[in-house]
Amino acid sequence: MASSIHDLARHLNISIGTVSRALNGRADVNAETRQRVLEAARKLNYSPNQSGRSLRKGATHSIAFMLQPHPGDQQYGEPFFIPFLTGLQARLAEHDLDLMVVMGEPGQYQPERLRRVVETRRADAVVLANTRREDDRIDYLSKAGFPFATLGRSQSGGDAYPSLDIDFERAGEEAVDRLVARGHRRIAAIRPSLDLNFGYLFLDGYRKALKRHGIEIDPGMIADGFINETGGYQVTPRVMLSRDRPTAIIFNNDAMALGGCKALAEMGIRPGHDIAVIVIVDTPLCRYFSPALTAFRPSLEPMGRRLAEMLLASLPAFAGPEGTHIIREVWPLELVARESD
Amino acid sequence: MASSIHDLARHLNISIGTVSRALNGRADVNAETRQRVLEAARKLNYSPNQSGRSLRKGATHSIAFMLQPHPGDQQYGEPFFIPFLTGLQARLAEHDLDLMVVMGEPGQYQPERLRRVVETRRADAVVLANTRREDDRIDYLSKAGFPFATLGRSQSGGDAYPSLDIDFERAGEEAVDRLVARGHRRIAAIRPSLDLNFGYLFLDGYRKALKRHGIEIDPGMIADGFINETGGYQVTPRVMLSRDRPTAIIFNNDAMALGGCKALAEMGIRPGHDIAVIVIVDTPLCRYFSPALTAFRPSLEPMGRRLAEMLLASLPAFAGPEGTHIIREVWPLELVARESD
DNA sequence: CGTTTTTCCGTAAACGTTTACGAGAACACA
DNA sequence: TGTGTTCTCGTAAACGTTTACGGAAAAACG
Repeated sequence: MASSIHDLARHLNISIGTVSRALNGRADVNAETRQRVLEAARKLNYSPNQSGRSLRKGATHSIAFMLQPHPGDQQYGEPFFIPFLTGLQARLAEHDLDLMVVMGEPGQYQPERLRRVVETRRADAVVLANTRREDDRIDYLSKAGFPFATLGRSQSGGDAYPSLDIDFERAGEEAVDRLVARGHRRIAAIRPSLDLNFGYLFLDGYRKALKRHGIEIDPGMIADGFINETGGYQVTPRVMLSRDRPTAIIFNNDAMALGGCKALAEMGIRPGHDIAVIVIVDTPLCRYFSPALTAFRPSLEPMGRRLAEMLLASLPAFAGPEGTHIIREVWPLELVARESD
Repeated sequence: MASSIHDLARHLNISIGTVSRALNGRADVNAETRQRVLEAARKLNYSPNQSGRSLRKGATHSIAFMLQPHPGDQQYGEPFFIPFLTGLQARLAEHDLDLMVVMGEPGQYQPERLRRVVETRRADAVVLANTRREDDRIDYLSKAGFPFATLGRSQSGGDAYPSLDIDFERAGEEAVDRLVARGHRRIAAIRPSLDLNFGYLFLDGYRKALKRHGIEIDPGMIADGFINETGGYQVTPRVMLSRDRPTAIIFNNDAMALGGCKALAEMGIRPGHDIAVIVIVDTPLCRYFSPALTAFRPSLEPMGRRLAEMLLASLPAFAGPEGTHIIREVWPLELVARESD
């Protein structure tokens, strides 16, 4: 079944060295010989054994992606990642790289699962998502000198690694701007209580915009909750029961928004009528919720492709002749106006 | 950084053969020697190089999962797969197996992407999802003699491989039963037009139940559409405009149900009031749609774990002493009654 | 003490590649 | 013809493991 480079050599009556050189497009092989080798390879259905190649080259030709489930996210995960993975994998495949998925312990942002990948050298680099402000995984990878890139920024590890993030700060600003323009002055912000970095960025933008509009920042308008429906459901009333009720809420997460809307419904408050609601990251849930939720939408699949490029540019084995370079980018979100604000 | 088995041997002044045997728990090594080796391994932070081991053993210790995007599914993928993957990966990790993700060309159910994995021996086995009734990928893998398991059944490849499926037939029946019990006699069925196997199973169950209730099967009550919102939106009116309007619709897919409900809304027909709606596979979208859609829910994470077990049981390298065996299972769905029926 | 068995370990080959090195042949140049 | 250059290829080592084989030492047995 599996034909090796030896089979080719025997079949053609030449040495394996020549076969290998012919296959790898090296210069020091006769044009006619190369032709014969390529034909034989096709005829014998040869393709190089990955393990052999990896061993010799010291590279596995595969990239690991760490998928970090939130706790209490049992039934369905974030739809966020499928299109991102599609893009990531597509670009990696162009460079003959495989994608490995390593899943974290739900809610545990620890490098344990990563350790295996790094120590047994199962991947050449790692892509991290769901970055926290202080991220043990980033610390671990930097210290280990293992190449990686992140979807999302962090305060860990400096800026010595490629990262691609969404501009949550700007989205927070724009959300406030939009609400202020529509006459709102009491605007609440609800975000996840985890150390997830985007929660900080969002709040920065929110605060900045309020300040710009001369609106005093009321701590009672800001609440953190568990990053799922339950969290939104629990924390939204806290904001609504403050002395001076908000007339608008910005949710930093779709699941929390859904839970929050449920709480609002139970209080007889209708989004889009009695209160304005904006969600920072759009998902299909926002589109199909009733009322449909106004939200900021990322372009996930292009982001996946781009992050792959950025990672590759940082790897000596794939960087162009100009050498490696660390790229960090922040992409804007696109507002999708619907019915809730 | 990377300490090899040679480093250990040198450090302990013994041969690499002994080190390897000690590490792999073979019998012919002195207890005290083994102790010393294990300690040194820990001290030198040794872990075996995966490529070297793979090459020698002829096994990669990784399993590939083929994620097959639907066409026109750009923005968000099926949330279905994340929890399934979580379970799959969890069980595989217990056996020190990695999970590789290979994505198909959107909508193209062809073995091209698989070929690379098989031919370069990047994985020891493959897990397929989204099985079609006639599935080229299954044909290819069987013919190649490459081990695989499927999430979902198919008519291809006989039953020589492990498969785990959801009981769509029974769900179709139960949906009809439930609707009949509530007085419905005109029940429509809407399913994807692709060759996806579950569409057939669902329809079998639907027909069977109608027959059992003595209800004549009206071809005008059955419609196929593209497997996304647009498809549901386009095809639902076809069913509603038939001579004798249905009083209930069963959707075989959540996205199609959402599109269908949009079409219904535009016709002034309210699910839960003017028409009953049941969805066969539940997703968060069903829960948060308004009205919340009654749906049948699978237990994805356990299914992932189970399929991993079934696959492993079919592999000589992992089967117990009783030898390998092919397991095929069909799991029930759980009805989640909400507001739409 | 001699023989057999057991215990433990070293040796070396093998897995399938890639690549540094060197050598033979052909060719060019003087 | 002698020398240097270029083209092409074979040889063999190396990557890090695992494991079949054999042998030395120790233990068991008569």
